[in-house]
Amino acid sequence: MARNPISIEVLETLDAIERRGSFAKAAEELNKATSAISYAVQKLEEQLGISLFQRLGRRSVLTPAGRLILAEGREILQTTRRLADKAKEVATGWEPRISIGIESLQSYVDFFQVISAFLLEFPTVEIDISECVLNGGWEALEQGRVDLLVGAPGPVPSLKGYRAVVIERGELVPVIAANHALAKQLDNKQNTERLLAQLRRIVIHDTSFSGITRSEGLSSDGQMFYVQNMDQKIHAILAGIGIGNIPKHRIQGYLDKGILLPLGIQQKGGVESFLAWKINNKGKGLKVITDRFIALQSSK
Amino acid sequence: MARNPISIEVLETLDAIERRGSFAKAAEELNKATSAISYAVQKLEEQLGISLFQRLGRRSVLTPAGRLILAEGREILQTTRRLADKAKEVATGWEPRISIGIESLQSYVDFFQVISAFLLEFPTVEIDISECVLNGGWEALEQGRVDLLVGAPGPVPSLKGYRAVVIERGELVPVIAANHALAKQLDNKQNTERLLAQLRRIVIHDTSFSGITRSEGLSSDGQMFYVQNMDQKIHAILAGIGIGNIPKHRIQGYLDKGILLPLGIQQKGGVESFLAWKINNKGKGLKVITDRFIALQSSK
DNA sequence: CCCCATTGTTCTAATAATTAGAACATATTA
DNA sequence: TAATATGTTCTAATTATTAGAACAATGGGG
Repeated sequence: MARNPISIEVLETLDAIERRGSFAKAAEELNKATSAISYAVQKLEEQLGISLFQRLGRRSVLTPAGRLILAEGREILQTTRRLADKAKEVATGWEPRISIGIESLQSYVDFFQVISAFLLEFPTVEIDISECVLNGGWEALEQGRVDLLVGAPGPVPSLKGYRAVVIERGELVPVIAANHALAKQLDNKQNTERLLAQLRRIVIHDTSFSGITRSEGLSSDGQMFYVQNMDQKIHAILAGIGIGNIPKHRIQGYLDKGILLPLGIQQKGGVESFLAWKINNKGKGLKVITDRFIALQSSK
Repeated sequence: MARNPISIEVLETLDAIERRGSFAKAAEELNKATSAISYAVQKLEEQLGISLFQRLGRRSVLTPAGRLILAEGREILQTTRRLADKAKEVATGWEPRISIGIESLQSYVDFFQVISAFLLEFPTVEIDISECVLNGGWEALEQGRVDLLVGAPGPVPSLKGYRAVVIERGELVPVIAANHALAKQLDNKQNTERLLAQLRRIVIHDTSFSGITRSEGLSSDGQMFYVQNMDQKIHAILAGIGIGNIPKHRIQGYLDKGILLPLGIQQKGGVESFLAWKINNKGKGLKVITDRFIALQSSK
């Protein structure tokens, strides 16, 4: 009697409903009929004896209880998915998926070479790339959301069981949009230094949820404009909102066409950049990738 | 495609198999035929592409991957069961979690008694305690980061919809060691207020209550030093580690000899500390806690 | 203000999944 | 060796899930 009414499937259904905004859209995403969704929700509501959606006409809004199940349900979903992956890894030694977080300031051209070769050789391993920012990357590693960090900024958190290797950051170019109001006045060094203080800095804000946040900005004077990722930063600069450092390879096209202009200022060394993973991660795929990338770095 | 092959049901099946020692016994427990168990396990193994049991004749032993799924699966089962419980309670007005902010310079014996009894009685409600410093608590309450403030300093912000009750306490004196590095600079009010943020706070951490999670401090810069009882707290302050409030009678000797110095700040009699929450918070758990606390106070 | 597309529910039939029961092979134990 | 228990496989039956159509309610656009 009274068995657990919550199933993985219905949690996936709730997740889809919330993400897509309606039963119908969720049904489409899950390749089901709307009625199937409707019945699934009804069944759960009936078995729990509570309502999860407040029906307001054709639109449904989650009740507090519904929100709770959705929020915790998503964690459960993630846990089970990871569990399936981990089990496969234990059985075969090979992880079915490797999640890689790349620091937004990091140039990843070389790294993608390694990944490309790896995928040719081991096509069954999925690679999941995400962009992360400053301490958000370390946090993701700690929580197991990523297996490998590329270009994470030092210092390396100690006593957490991480293995970290210094890698090249890649070339960062401070740029301004050619159509920026002050762009024409930046023709010589003297002017540049004088105007620099007046230019707004586009800064990527830390994505760290808990823990200490920090920002990448170097100097603290002048105005800041905060964005959440490198794409937004590039677009903010293109729109003439301000200036900022960008990995050269990501804006080569704009530089060639003269849409973005490099600022003739000296770049400070900045913090070191690390390749990092957990020591207790024994995945064979991870080992291949890190070994090869380190070899490539040191051969330069 | 490739959906998650792990279901709640199959986890329950695995759990029963391991607990009862055989497919047949598990089938009995789950009111199913043995063949149903057999098929369920086969299906999971097939979908994961790995084997979970090593068939040794009629007896089956879990493989390492099987053990992993069993172990983590049990946690998932517990989580979903609790989630179902919590959802039901949320639907009836009980909040799944109550976040409590505690002003950390003091310890609140009476309050923790109430909490302790509450947890025993309502184990599905999570209590999350975080520490806050000075007015940071009011801000946290306003922003909804905490539901209840304990020991918040007056005055109570008006017109914000707060309900506040004075917490009775003995005569507490905020003190610092005379030989503390910064003690000499605390001669006037201005200096004191400025330096206050830099002084480490000695906090009694009531670790006797399991089931209470503790968040990181709400103030990021205020350092904390945790001890387990009042004796340790006094000695930590004597050692110059930081500051804290101490009942006057316990340190009268030190005060007389000038070994400990009272901090000439805040609570000069008139400033009381409060238990406070939002009036529009209708959570039943919160109501129980506050009602009981008030009853306990007035019975004295 | 009205029309029309969209949404969610309900119904029924169909499809897919799970399950029981019997037969059987194998292993354990007395 | 006999007796018992176990897990697998087969088939059939039961159950659960799903699709599709009909419908009512809703809200946005013209």
